[in-house]
Amino acid sequence: MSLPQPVRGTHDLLPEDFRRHAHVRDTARDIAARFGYAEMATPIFEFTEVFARTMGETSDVVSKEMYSFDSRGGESITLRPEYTAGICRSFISNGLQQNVPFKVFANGPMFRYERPQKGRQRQFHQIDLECIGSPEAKADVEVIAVAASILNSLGVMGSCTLQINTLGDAESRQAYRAALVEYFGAHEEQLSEDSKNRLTRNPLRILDSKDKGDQVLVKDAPVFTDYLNDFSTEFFAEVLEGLDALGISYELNRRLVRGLDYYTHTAFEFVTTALGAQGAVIAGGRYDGLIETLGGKPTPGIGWAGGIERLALLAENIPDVIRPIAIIPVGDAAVQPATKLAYELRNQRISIELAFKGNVGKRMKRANKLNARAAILIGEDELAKNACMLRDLDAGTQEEIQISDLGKALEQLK
RNA sequence: GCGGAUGUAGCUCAGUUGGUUAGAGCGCUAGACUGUGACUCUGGAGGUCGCGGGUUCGAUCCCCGUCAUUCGCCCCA
Repeated sequence: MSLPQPVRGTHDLLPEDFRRHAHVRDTARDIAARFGYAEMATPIFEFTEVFARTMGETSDVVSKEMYSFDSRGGESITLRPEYTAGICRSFISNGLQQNVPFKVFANGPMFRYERPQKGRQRQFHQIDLECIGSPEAKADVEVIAVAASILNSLGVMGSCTLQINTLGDAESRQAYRAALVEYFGAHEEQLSEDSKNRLTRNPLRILDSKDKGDQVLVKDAPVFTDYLNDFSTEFFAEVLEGLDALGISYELNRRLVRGLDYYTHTAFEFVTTALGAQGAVIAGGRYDGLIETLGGKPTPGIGWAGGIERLALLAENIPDVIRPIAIIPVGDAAVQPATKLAYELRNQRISIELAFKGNVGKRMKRANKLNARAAILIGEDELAKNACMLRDLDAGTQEEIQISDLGKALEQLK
């Protein structure tokens, strides 16, 4: 087939797909609003350094997955691979430090040059929640609660578990990282190829290796809890208490490590086994050093992102399409009056189907295919009486009624 | 980026151990039914068998390449 194809890893959202997509987005937006998170948006691209500096030069996303290009002005521009960095940049650009806590919801397309798989695309969409300026553990709890509430509402909580861990503050994390590098460095020859790379890029990841040889070494590796300072330990305990108090169940996963450099303290993922290797549906954590990295005043933050496509694959209870009422003119003389009636009813917020052509049989078939609730037939006979034939397509019954009574009659059809 | 599988009509799939015009169901469309849908019946349209090259008298089938999808790894939403 030489038909034009979409670029690899991109997909069209046809109406049927879009309905699921929109349901996920709208559900998230509504729930976020209830928790006090207002919607905002930032540009789809940023200066490359916004992502490079915050996510870490050695992270996979920055080192091999960014869609970067030089603008005509010679600046390096990157299509956003995630939302957090852009929102934090916006927080700084707009001088919003007096608006804390800055609680926002956002959604939109993201771009990562990865090998496509089910639930993994090069252009995909995320919902995103950020709470900037709150150092309190209560913020962590709230942010996670929003996510839990959304997953519940989408009907996917049953197939998800919340995994949670702490990465500690910068001091704790650096101490632990150094200890791991020392330990694994001494056994470098026994490490898998992947883990040799991890040693310099993100040694914490070695703990999560699926390689059997690595796992043997991991058994005797330094334990994170030994390196957490008191503050970090207490902070995490407070987060867990908060979740307990809300009845949000979680699984402590000491090997949960996020791939981006900016995370501190709380890290969490809502994971499912229903999507193969792509288990994370909503994931995030605290990023207390990020805004400073971008050149802002030290400001704590916590947030998460969720993959809309992944959630759409799992979501239940997608609302049905609105059932229209079909208006069917009978005979040429009825076409204009029918069109006018359709216009008036549509202006009264009623969903009307009016075909451009076809005899009564064709139009009835079309009405049926569109799952119309009822059909309004208007011919010369009815026109003369200011009436119409209202046919209940579910019951298969019909009756002649005055056009002036149509509004009421349609109300009752619901 | 690495390894495996797959690619025939709009959709789901048959098929040919290489041989004249490549099939089914669903869908679409026309009619039976020129003021009445869902059921039924009868026609019709739609495919250079993913794309390119090779082997062969001959390829949708065999070989190579390529593109896309998919599963796993890496990583992530």
